[in-house]
Amino acid sequence: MRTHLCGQIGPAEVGTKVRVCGWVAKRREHGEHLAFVDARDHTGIVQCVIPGTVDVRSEYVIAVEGVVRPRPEGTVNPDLPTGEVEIGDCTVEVLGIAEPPPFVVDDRVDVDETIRLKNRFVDLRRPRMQQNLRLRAQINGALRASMDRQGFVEVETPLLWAPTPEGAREFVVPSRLHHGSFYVLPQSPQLAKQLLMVAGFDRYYQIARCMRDEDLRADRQFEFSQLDVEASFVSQEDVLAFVSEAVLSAAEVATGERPGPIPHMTWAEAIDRYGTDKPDLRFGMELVDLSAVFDGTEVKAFAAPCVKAMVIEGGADLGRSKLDKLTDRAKALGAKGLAWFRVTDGGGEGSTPGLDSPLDRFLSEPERAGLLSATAAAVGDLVLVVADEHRLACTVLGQLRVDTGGRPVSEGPFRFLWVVDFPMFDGVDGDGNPIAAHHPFTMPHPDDLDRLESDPASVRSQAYDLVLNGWELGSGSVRVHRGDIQSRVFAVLGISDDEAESRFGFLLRAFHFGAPPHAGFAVGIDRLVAIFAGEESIREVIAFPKTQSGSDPMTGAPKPLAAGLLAEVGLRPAPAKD
RNA sequence: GGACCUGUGGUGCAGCCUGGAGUGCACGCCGGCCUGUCAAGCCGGAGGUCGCGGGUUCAAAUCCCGUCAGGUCCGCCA
Repeated sequence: MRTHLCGQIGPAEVGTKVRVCGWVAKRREHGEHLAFVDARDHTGIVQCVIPGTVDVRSEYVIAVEGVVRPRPEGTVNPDLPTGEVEIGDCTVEVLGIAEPPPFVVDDRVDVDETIRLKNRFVDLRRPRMQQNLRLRAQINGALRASMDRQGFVEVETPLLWAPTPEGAREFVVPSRLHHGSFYVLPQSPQLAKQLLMVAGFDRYYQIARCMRDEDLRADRQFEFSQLDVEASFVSQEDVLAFVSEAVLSAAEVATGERPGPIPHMTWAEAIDRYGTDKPDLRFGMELVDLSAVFDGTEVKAFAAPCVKAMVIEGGADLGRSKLDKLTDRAKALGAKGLAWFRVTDGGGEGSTPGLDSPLDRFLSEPERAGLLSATAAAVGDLVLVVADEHRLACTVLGQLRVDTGGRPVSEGPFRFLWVVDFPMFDGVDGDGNPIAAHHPFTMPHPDDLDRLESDPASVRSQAYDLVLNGWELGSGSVRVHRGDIQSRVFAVLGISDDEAESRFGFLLRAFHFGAPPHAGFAVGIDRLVAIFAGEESIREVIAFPKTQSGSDPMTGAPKPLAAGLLAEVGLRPAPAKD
C-alpha cells in the first residue's frame, strides 16, 4: 500500500516515484493551480505538492503518490527533517475521512488532560506520545535482551491470584463458579516468583503487570509494569549486578550512551545526607548536622535530639510569605516548626557575616559562629533549620530540599543509585508489633540477626532500592529461605503460626520441599521510561492511563454492572446510600 | 479522609481581586479569493448553560456556600 514512510523521504529519494500513507497534518491551498498537503505518519511529515485543488481536510487518511524532487530555490524548510525535498505532481487518494479533531495534533499546544484522555486515540498521534510509547517498547526490548543474555528465563505468572493480605489494597475479582469467593489481582508476582525458585527456575524474569488499589499520583497508577527478577544461589551483590546491567543497557538504548557503574549508599547515609531514601544526586544542598553546635542550647526551639540544617544558596531574598509557606510545608510534613536565618554581610567592611532571623537574638555567639561555619553558608544564602528526632528532622528538610532545589525530570544527567541496608522494620502497628519495612520474607542482615528479638528497630535487612534522579525505581531483597529464621521474623512481626498458614501457607509448604537461597528485585518500568522521556508523569508513557480518581474518560470506566451480570458472579448491589 | 490549584464558543487564554449587556485575543471550523506555501496570506461568517446547584444583590463569569470533574500534594502505596 506504501513504498516509503513519510519521514524517510529525503534527497536520496529524488527522482523516485513514491507512495506514502498517513494523515493530513495540514493543507495549504493557493487557488485552482496549486495546493500543498502535509502528510504525517509516525516517522514525520512530508510536503506533497498538488497541481490543482484537493478535497481533503485535517486528519483525513490519505495515500499520496508522486515523484520526489528537490524543493525549488528558496523554498527549503529547515525546520522540517524532510524539508529539502517534496513529493511533486501528487495524486491523493482518500482512504478515510475525518471530522475536525477535538484539538490540534501537534506538540506545540498543551491541551487539558481530560480532553486528551477522552480522545486518547487522537492524542497518541502526536509526535511526543508516539516517541514516548516507542521509547517504552525499545526499553522493554533492551531489558528483555539483557535478561536473556544473562541467562534468565521469562515465565508468566497468574493474574488471578489468591487474596494474601499484604501491604497494598488488592483489586478483587468475584468467582462465577464459586459464589462468595474471590480472586485478587496481584500487587506483584512476589510469591509466585519465590515458588519458581523452589521449582528450580534459578534465574527468572518477567515484564509483569501489577495492580494496587491505592490512591493515584503522578508516578502511580492502579496498574503498572515491572521488570520482575528473582535468582537462586546468588548474593545481594549478584542481584545488584544483574539489575544494573539491565537498566544500564536500557539507558544506553534510550540515551545513546551507557552511564558508569551505579554507586551504592546505605539507607542511613541517604537519610542523614539527603533526608530521603531516594536521593536526587543531580544537585547538592546536602543536609548539615548542627546537633553539636546546639548541644545544651538555651534556644528552646533547638532543644531536641537532632538539629539539622540546609542551605538555600541565594535564598536570603525570599520574602516573608515564601518563608511562611516553607514553614507551613514543614509543619504539614510533621515538623514542629521551621527556623530560618538569612545570612547578611554583618554591616562593616570585612566583618563576619551576620544573621537575620527572629531567632537570632536568642543565639549565643558560639552558636552563631558554629551555624555559619558548619553550614558554610555565604552572604545572601538562607539557612533552614529543623530540630526534632533525627529521622523526622532529616526527612522534613529532605522534602524541602526537593521542593526548593528540585530539578525538572527532563534536566541533567541520569544519576542512578543503589540504596542498601534498609532497616528491617519501620514503625509499629496498632498492637505495638514492628512493621516490615519491605516484606516479611526479607532476610535480616547477618550481622544484626542476633538482635532480631531484643532490638528489632536496630536490625538492618538485606533489602535495597534502585533510585534514579530522586525517583524510586524499584526494590528488592534477599529472601528468607530457612524455616527457623522465617518463624522468628513472623514472631517479631506478630504474625501467628495460624495467620502465617492462612496467608502464605502454600509458600511455607513449598519451602519444606527444598528451598534454595534466593534474592530478587523489581524495576518500575513506567517510571524508568518517564525519566528517560523527560516526563513528569508516568501517564505520559502509558497508552491509556487512568485519572487521579481512577476513571478513564474515554471508556467511562469504572461503570455500574447490569444486575444480571452481578447475579451471575454471586453479587448483589449494595443498598443505595441515603 | 485532608490541603491547595484549575474549570469561560471546538482548542489555548484574558476578563474575576474592585459586580453593571457574553466583552476581547490567538488557533481551529464554515464560505470566498489566491501558482511556492509550510502553525501560509487576505476578506466574510458561524459557534457560549462562563462545569453544575443554591445564596447575596436592582444586577453575578465576577462575591458567598455546596457539589462535580481534572491536576499537585499529605495520608495511603509491606
